Amino acid sequence: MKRHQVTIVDIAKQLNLSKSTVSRALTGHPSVHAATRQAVLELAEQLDYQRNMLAISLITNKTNTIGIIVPEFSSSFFPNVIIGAQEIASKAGYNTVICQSNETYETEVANTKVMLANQVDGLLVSITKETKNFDHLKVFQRKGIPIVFFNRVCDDMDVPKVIVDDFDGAYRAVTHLIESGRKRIAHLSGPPALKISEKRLNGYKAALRKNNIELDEELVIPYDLSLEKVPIYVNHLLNLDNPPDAIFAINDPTAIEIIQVIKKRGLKVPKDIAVVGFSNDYASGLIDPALTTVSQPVKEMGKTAAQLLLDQMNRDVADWKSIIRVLKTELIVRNSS
Amino acid sequence: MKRHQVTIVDIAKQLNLSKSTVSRALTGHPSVHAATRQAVLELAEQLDYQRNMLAISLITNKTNTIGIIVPEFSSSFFPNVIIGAQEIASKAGYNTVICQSNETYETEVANTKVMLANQVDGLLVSITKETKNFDHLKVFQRKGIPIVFFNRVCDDMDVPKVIVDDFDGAYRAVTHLIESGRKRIAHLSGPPALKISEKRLNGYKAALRKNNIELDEELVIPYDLSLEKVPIYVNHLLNLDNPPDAIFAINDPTAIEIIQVIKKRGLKVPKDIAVVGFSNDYASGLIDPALTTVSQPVKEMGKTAAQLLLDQMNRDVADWKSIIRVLKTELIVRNSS
DNA sequence: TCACCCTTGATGAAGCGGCACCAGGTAACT
DNA sequence: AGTTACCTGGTGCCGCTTCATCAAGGGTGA
Repeated sequence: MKRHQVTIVDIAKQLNLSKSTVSRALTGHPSVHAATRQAVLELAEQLDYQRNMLAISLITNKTNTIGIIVPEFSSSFFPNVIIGAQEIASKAGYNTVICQSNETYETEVANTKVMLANQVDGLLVSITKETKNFDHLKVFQRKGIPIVFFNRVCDDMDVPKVIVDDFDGAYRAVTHLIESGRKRIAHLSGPPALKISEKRLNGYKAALRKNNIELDEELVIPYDLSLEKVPIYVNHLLNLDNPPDAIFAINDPTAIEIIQVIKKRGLKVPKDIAVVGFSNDYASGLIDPALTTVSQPVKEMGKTAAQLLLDQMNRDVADWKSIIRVLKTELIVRNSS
Repeated sequence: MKRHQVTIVDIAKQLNLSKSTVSRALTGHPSVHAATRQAVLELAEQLDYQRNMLAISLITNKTNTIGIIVPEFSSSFFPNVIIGAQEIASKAGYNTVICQSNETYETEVANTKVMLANQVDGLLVSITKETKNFDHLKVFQRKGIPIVFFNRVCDDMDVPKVIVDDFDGAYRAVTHLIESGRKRIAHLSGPPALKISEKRLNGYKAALRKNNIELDEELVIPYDLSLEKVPIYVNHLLNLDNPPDAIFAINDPTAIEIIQVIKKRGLKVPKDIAVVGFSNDYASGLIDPALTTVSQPVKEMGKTAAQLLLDQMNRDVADWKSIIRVLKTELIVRNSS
């Protein structure tokens, strides 16, 4: 049960003014006597008055809030993207509302409803691994609320996107493995529905082809990113008649898990099997052996996405652009390869 | 520039109804003809109608939103607390607005203003390392908006708090070091203003006393949690005439940094120097050597804090409680000690 | 000195989108 | 005809902005 909150009417009454005058004093309108303004500001301060943004937003049809929907929160990737995005957003005077979809489509849909109900001025999204239908996101476009995708994007929506060059990153990672003498390189891939899975897989394939290594389908395993399943797939690979001498993982958490499994089996990384990840998460440089990985500019991605969104919000719906910003990756060679 | 949004008036017009009827149909009021309700719901669906929570909140004086203010976002600790808190909050139908204070007092104050302006129904806070004045938080109490502190709490406010038993955790960590034969145990402590620093320091001291080891003030270094300064302090300790044979760190990121510095100097962990942390962050089990640390129930902390807040929100201001929930820690012995 | 206009500072009312309460109106039953 | 149950309409209001008004005073020219 909240108490009565202080409103401009309270201030107006105490100073014998109309609420319009108080409102103008507070918003810095010029046609207000300096003494009056002073009195209003002082009393407001004294009463802990806070403008009710709900009321203001209702009038201006603008909440100064941008929504961010991410699939999860537990690796370092998304929190860092959010840090970058918040930095840009708050500089521009925007607050952020963050939702996790927990990698499930239903939750993502629910999240978008929350965002709509709360009238966000724009939306930053990275979709779940399950999301195949995009109607819940297209609603925003129809309503004139700009969307920007980052990392995990939707191909059939014509909106700004921020991604890294997944193909190139994967290509270079695998090339590096080949150049260090690996012949049988496995790939623990992500859900085929995700573009990043597809592109990294293509980079992997291209690197093999370029080096005249025949693709062995047996060595490519798509999985749903549930870390607890990694041991199954790794053990399967290691039990093959002709096991791989290297594994390229869709991302760092997976790679880290792979290394744990390999070590548990008594094999040595990289002597017996090399492992390469993708992301350069915080933990990657710390584990033993330190993980070779493809670093992506995470915070930068958040910043870029937020900036694209702000740009879009400042445009008329008719002038909306659909820029795709591709950020560069960098291969970081450490001890796991 | 947003387009016109669909309102109940639009629906009312198209169906030749009054907006009251539409409102009642939408909110599930019983006294609406089934056919009418059906028509309203269908049209609403078709027009992508979304209730405007701003308007509703303005009327009900309730936003169904709880605010969370955390100092940072870059270690795994706070994101995990948030995961727990969001789980409980969303089950109870509440959204969350998250702000980072970036460990600075000014930002924290600004964050509280945002929370007030957005009319949050309750607030979860972990203060910055700088925060010594609490007026900006006391405002919430005066306005009848409940606050719950977690992890980093404010002692002179009578509100619910969730902490771990920092004293006990530190005591057991240091006791463990002593029992494994360490004689000169240093402590890289946190800012003295933070209760957790003080309590962990006290636990450290108590363990020494209990084992008749004299406290050497030279070995206790308070620092401001800026990781980039860790090398300075560690090198200082290692350069002492009588250097320590163990370091107990205020938290895991610090301990991890300490290990890096020690390794860089060519010394061995734990042979030359043992290191113990506090938190059991994700990375702690992965580094080499795996970090001995005091694990705290992070997600649990978020859940408990959120639950205490919900409880408080359901009480009248007069009945507010100020429970302090102390969660248990657990010593996890790994290879760094 | 007076009528007029302009400026300054303040007021009043409408309305943003929705809910809740008070009034009706209609049809069916007593 | 009166009562009841069912539906539906109208209005006020949540806190605030904004536009149209207006009163008071100062300056100007005849």
